Amino acid sequence: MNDRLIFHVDVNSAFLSWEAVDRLCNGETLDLRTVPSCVGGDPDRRTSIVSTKSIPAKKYGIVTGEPVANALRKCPDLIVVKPNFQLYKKMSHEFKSILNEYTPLMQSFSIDEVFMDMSGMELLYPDPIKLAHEMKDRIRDELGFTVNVGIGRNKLCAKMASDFEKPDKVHTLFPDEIADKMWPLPVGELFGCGESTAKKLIEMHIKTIGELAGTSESLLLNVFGEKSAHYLHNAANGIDDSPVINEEREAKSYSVENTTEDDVTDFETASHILLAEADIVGGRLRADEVKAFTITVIFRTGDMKRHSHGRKMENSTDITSEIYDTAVMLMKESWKGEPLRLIGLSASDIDKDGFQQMSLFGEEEKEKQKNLDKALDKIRSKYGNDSVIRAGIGVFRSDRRK
DNA sequence: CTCGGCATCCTAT
DNA sequence: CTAACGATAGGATGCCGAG
Repeated sequence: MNDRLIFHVDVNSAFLSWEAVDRLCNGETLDLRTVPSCVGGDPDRRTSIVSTKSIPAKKYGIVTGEPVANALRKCPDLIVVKPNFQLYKKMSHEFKSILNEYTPLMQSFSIDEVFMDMSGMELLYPDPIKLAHEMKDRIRDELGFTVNVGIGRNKLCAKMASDFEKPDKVHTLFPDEIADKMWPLPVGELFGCGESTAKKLIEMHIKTIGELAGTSESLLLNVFGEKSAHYLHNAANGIDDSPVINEEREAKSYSVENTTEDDVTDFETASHILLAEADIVGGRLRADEVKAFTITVIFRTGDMKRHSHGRKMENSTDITSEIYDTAVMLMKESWKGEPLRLIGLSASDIDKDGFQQMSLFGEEEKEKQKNLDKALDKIRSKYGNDSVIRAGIGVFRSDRRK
């Protein structure tokens, strides 16, 4: 087990690449990757942000996460493409299917990333680097987009390696390469070291991953919790024992959030949004045949501050109206009436067995609600969510370049 | 002292 | 004119109160 061989495969500018490929397949002559372009929300919506950008767009100083309106100011010719998750799911599936041919032990890490455990395959694939090239070239030639492959003795190193130079590259990060390839990098580049952690480390005069690697865990304990201190120390030294997990784990929570175009100031509007959200969350619980004990409302006030208020209920539920009623109660308890820019709803504390149990007391009202929910679910599955609820358009980030 | 519940923070795609 | 800005999820952490 000491000699694992792990690959991490990452699609380069995933959403944009996939859009470009799709358009070329549909007879368009323009390759989005060759002009300033990005995937983002509706430019008319002030709340839409740049999700993935092309390399030419990057040259205009457009960065991931910035408002689309802002990006258009930097480059008026910028082509903004709305996200198409149907397409991304399809592309993702095709991409993962090819990789699956090389090993059964594969973990989907996100829509455009996988870990592959290639341990003990020396006889089949004697040269891992050659194999990685073969995989990435096959994806490029058969599917039309490029990927990076990172190779290491664990997931962390493979992941760090795939993030090195892009696009269309294979990199290794073996134990004897860690000092040369990883230690010179800024701490913030370490997977799991985000903005806040990086800031604290820099205050401790720890600027590079190498400096972090050389810092004792006990020193880190002065600033970080036990888990974080341990993780940071190990990660900086390239230590990671986490296995590549095959089966997808069950969700621990289900949540929806909507950023509104105009601030919400009245309870009526807030309730309306909560109802739509309760319906979405309820539908997803029912689709997964689970129930939730805890309902939480989340809201964001004008000053961008997030607030949450939740409660564990006596009985788990998957019923829209019950979720809604709870949400309204929680909202009443916690919202003081400040203008809200975001309202969200989360169901957690998942009850896996709850779905099986029939209602012992034969509550007719509950049965009615269930039937109503079922009817709505049917409409949704036929015509899509928009037929029942028209919520804000979400835009995911498909890469995280800074 | 430990555990459950809750709010918030942090990180990731 | 400070502050740009989404959705979703998992884990950590700190606090508080109950047993």
